[in-house]
Amino acid sequence: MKKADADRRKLGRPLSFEPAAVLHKAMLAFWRDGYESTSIADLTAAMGVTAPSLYAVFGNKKQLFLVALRLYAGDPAVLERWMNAAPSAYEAVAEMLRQVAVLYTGETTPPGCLLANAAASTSADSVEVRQAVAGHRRAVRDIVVRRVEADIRCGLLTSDTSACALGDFAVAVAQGMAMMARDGAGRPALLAIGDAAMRAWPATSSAKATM
Amino acid sequence: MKKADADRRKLGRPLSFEPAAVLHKAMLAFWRDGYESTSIADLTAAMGVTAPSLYAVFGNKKQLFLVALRLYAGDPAVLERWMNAAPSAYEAVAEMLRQVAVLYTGETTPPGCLLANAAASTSADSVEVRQAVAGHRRAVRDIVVRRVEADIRCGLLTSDTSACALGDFAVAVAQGMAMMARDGAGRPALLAIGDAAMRAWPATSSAKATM
DNA sequence: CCTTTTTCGTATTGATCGATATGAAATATC
DNA sequence: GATATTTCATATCGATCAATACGAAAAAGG
Repeated sequence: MKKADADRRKLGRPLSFEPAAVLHKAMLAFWRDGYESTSIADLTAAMGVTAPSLYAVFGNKKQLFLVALRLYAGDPAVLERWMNAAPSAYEAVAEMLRQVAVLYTGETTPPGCLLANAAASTSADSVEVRQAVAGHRRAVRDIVVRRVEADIRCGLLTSDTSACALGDFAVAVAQGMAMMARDGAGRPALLAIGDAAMRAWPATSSAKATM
Repeated sequence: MKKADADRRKLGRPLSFEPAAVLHKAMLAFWRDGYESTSIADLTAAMGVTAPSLYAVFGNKKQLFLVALRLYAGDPAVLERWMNAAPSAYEAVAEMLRQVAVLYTGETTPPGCLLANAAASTSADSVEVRQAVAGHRRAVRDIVVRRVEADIRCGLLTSDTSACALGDFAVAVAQGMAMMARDGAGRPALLAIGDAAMRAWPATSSAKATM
């Protein structure tokens, strides 16, 4: 019954906080200390919400993290459209590395990457967290791979280019940059890492000369 | 009193375990689950040693981790001598990346890198752990930087080469590889990342190359 | 054998973990 | 205003955290 659901939502005492706003604060807390090291007490303090409210709205700590992860990572489809709109895979990855260098050294956000800082252990309780984090890295990798394959198809890159290796490489560099940022590396150092990494990119194919 | 110290060591009930052996097992436990997610119960189970013995021999959890970290990382001076013995910074870093690719995908060791998996939070309790981990990454970076600078001095690399950028880049790639390994990437994938990274290395200076 | 010294296993400490029980407070419907 | 429904704040749950107290056990020196 849709009507009953809609009505129920308006019934009773209203929420005293904005779920989207407190979720954003929870994301920042996880970003700073990772999944397991961020306690419920840390979260309630950061969100300005009591524990019962947290559990009523977000379920439990694991579900809250998974939602915060989606908020941090955004929609992979958006990233894919953005990369496909770039003039080449090289330009797409170079700009992506520049943007993550900025993201990992924001003045109002914790240093590093929420994915890299999550680092859930091998315990059975946090297996879903690990899979979700790994899944997002994998999603970004696959998007880069497909973007490189598109360059190969249209002749911008030679057919002997390893799309998988470039996808793995791009994600590895990004996550390595995150770790350096967590160690205290500044934005210029991270941008220099990205620039250095892009020198590994294969040269644009001179299709006309070899044909 | 040296004699008194030596005598005291032989007095009383002897240790029922080999400190070096149980330290190695503790290192593997930290390698697998990081610093904060590895509980004392996990450690005693992995080491086959009761909690009181653990504290008597190693002090506390933090000190045990710091010793395990030194066991894992080895002596930086050894790494520096090894890199200086290589024919070039390129060869040194390429081989280093190959070796860490193997290390991060060992069959008898946890996937990834103990440094990357440590991921201590920002809590005051684990600030020393974070500094120690970051310090070792910094030490490796500095060694790479000095090896590149040596190549520049002897003319193998041009003087406009950014040694700092290459040092940061090498460590970032290694740590990024560790994260991919933790996500399940295999040894061939990691070796391919290292190969891809080395294509970013600046060309050997033509002055020496013509010899 | 007896004392001294050190390590052993068992049991437990206070603190903190994630997660709730409980009833008062606040809103919509009637 | 009375009732139904939902959220609020307080207090607390059992489990687990890192770290120890305690006395028995095992060696060496006398």
